[in-house]
Amino acid sequence: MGNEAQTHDLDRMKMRGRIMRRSASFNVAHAVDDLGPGTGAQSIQRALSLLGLVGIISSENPNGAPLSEIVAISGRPKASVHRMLNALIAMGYVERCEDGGYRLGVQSQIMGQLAQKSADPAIEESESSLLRLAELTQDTAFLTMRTGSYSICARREDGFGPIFNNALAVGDRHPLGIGAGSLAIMTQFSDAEVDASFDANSRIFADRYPEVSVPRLKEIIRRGRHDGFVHNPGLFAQGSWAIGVPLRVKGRKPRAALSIASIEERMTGARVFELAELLQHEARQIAEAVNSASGEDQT
Amino acid sequence: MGNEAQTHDLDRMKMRGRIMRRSASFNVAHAVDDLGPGTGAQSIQRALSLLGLVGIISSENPNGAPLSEIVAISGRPKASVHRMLNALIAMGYVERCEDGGYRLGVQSQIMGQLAQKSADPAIEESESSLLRLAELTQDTAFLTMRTGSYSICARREDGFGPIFNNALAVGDRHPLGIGAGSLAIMTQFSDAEVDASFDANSRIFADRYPEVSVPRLKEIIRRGRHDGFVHNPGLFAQGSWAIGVPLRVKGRKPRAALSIASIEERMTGARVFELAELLQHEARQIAEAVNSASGEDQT
DNA sequence: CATCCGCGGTCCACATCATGGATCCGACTT
DNA sequence: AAGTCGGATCCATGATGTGGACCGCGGATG
Repeated sequence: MGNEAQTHDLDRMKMRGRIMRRSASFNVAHAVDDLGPGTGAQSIQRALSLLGLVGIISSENPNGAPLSEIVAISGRPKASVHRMLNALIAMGYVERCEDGGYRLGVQSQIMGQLAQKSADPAIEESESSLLRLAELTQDTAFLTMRTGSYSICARREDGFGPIFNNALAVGDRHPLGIGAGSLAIMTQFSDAEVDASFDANSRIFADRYPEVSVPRLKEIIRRGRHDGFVHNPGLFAQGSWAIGVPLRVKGRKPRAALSIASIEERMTGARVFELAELLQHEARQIAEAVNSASGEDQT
Repeated sequence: MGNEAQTHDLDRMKMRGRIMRRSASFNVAHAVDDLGPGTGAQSIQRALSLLGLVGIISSENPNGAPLSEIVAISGRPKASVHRMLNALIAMGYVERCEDGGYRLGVQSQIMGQLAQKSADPAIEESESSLLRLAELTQDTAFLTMRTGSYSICARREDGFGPIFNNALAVGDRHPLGIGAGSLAIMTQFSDAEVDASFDANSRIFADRYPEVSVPRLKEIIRRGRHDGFVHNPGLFAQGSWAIGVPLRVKGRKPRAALSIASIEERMTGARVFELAELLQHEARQIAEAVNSASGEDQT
């Protein structure tokens, strides 16, 4: 249960060309089936996965996501996808543009507004920092946030150089431990929490990231605790190296991290420390901004 | 099918005190069960209703929505609500704050961001206009948007006077025709479309708004087409009068509207025309802004 | 012009999956 | 200690979502 997606590998192969350009959707499609059956909420999870997929695809393609593409990437039968999309449309979370493509709807926008009031302000505050980082380093800067035992790419700003890194797009979900930002967050955990997190996701690691060595990750976390930043030497995606620092805010539990990703040549030697320095500086800025902001808006 | 909520009226009575303060949630709870069974997507709709509910409640209550309240308002059994919320949490759309309350999660924020790229820019552009309107009139200004045969309150700004109108909150959904903004949108329809819309929602009107006369609404729409604005003399909520104007943007089909609501005394005589004037002015501003914006961001 | 193919949409028998009443547990109040 | 309230869990039941197969269209192709 969970490898049913394999039966659709052929379909996916056919459109590999398209997917290469957008590993984002690919990742999302593969971060879908957590929380196995028996929990009584599979349809919800599938539907929300679709919603995320629509969001990502349509944010790249100006006139919406065609059904066929959603079907191919999600790996679910066309009829099911169609039915779910209709449900999402009925609820206003998805709309169809004139040309028939699917895109996010008004309700999604509204949810976003509501979410910004109640959820973590780090996403807001991080914007200028990410822009600065992307500008200064000419690489790609990310804000990663934790949710439960997962981490999500919450924001991303590209530098102006040739774009090297498209291994992670806004909205991508990976289990905690996958990605420099994710690892940076985990440096804030206790050893017990780290172990618990990896244990919780052990099956997903085995299924989805068989090439990743958990002990290796734990080692990186340990070193990160000491150094104040983590360094991922291309462990997760071919040629995608990255540095991440945690974002500490007051006494809050759920955490965030900033990271920068680039190719190997730009992620070695002295530059590692320069980048770490930059990241830490911005992380402090954001933390302060969040602190003062949350002090005011008690309305 | 659809009146099952009635069995929970007693529960609701108990917390009427709380609900009075927040008719928003009330409205949402009642805009839930559209698209009857047989469509194969009830669980999705229910789950998304919950999501909206969490959004609205938690946007008002700083430390999240307690399960019991969500249960009471949604009118669904506790176990079901609990299970669905867990699914939403697993997907990152909902989070729990320290005190145990439910609030919107990181994914919801991200969806919002993605949505703003692909969906209607009117919501963005309207902000300053709504602020001006609220400031100038000291009443409450709304942006209403259409989705399918529904209209949604997409934005709301309160004036500084004593707050008279809490009949409509951000995120509230009503069938097209309920509310001044909604009616303003319908002035852009052809007669056939107006009829079709009311027909599509006829059962919902009968169930949920038995006191509303559809012919009366059609009359208001007709007059609105002539005047360029619609005037709702407290038809939907006791003492809540309103004026709305449609928002025309280029050749787009889905539409939006601006409206102002207040008490009867402030919605009669010459002031009606002053307000209509103001609204039309802002509507034009927004339309222009949207036009020029959509011209640029073709990336 | 006939044909094929990709794409979006629909149907419906089947069994998986969500359902919700009952129950339990811990925290807080009287 | 007994009572109350909010949250979490269990599990038999059938309503509900599922997805393979089919349809119709429009645009390329030979």
